Amino acid sequence: MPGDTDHLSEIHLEIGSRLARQDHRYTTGRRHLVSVLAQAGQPMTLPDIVTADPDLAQSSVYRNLDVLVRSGVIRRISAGGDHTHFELAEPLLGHHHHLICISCGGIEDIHLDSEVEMLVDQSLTDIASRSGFTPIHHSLDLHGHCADC
Amino acid sequence: MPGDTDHLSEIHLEIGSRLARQDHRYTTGRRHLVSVLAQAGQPMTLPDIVTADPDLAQSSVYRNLDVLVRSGVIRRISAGGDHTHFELAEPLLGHHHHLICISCGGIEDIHLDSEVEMLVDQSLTDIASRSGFTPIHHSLDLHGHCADC
DNA sequence: CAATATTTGGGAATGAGTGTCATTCGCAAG
DNA sequence: CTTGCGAATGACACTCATTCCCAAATATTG
Ligand SMILES: [Mn+2]
Ligand SMILES: [Mn+2]
Ligand SMILES: [Zn+2]
Ligand SMILES: [Zn+2]
Repeated sequence: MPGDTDHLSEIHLEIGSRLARQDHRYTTGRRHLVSVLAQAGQPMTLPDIVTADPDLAQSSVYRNLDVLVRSGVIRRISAGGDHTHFELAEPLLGHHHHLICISCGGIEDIHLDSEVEMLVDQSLTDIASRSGFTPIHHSLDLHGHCADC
Repeated sequence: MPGDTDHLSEIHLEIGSRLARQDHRYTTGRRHLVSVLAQAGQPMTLPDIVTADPDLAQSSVYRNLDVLVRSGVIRRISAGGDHTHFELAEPLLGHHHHLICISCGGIEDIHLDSEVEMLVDQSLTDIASRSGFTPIHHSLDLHGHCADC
């Protein structure tokens, strides 16, 4: 896959500067964690992550996921299974949504037509303003059974 | 509020027959649980439920929520807070979506224009069929800060 | 009123996620 | 290249939402 290495370096650069801006260090452990998530290309649970890179310590991964979520670099996804899923945040991956398999718990990224996307966003903005609600982001998931289940 | 009593009886009737169909009993505890959820008019957590009706035993509420979810009468909502939320299922409440407050964890029901709703559903159906995914239902949430936070 | 199957509820157990703290690391200044 | 110091690490203890367990209570059938 040509281009992959470059893309990963770009991601590391971007994340490094975001962390620096908040007086956090971009350590080897954090870099490895980000690499695992970037290479997976789909949301991962903690077991997924430490399986992919067994050198990572569970407690450090949990702590670093938290740091990176608070830095806006990683996004937390609560899909209802035993484990929370994590993926790179939208500034890095772009806005998108998910197919969630209610059998195996797997999650896959999907992209809506921008026309539909804008309509949804407009509708939600209208509704929110009517309730005095301040919107931050929306989530749209399709729940069902994946091809394997 | 005229009509409320009737509406609640209808709900109990409907749920009773659904449970009977699956060889479950509609006991007093289950009836009380359903009444609490029906009267709240918004998704509730377990603490919300046992606070609203302190006669309900925690372990029984958890068990009955599970039975009722499996019977298609109650819907489980994983919003990312400490506690899972529960509400009456869509056959009883109608299809709708949620405003989720990331400060206090509160959830409020919202309804989209049916035009937008149909577009979203069509888009998701198309995407799903392309991946061999079998859709069951979608969820669309707006995350942000509620009027109180 | 049995006989039988389901449900209840108090408390124990489970396990995902968080907190602790002594040790290690990363960075900047000299 | 050292040294100094705040940030980060990782093994392990701990928390607490949820599930499990099982003897007692309750509903259903006849
Ligand atoms: Mn969207
Ligand atoms: Mn919808
Ligand atoms: Zn699956
Ligand atoms: Zn709020």
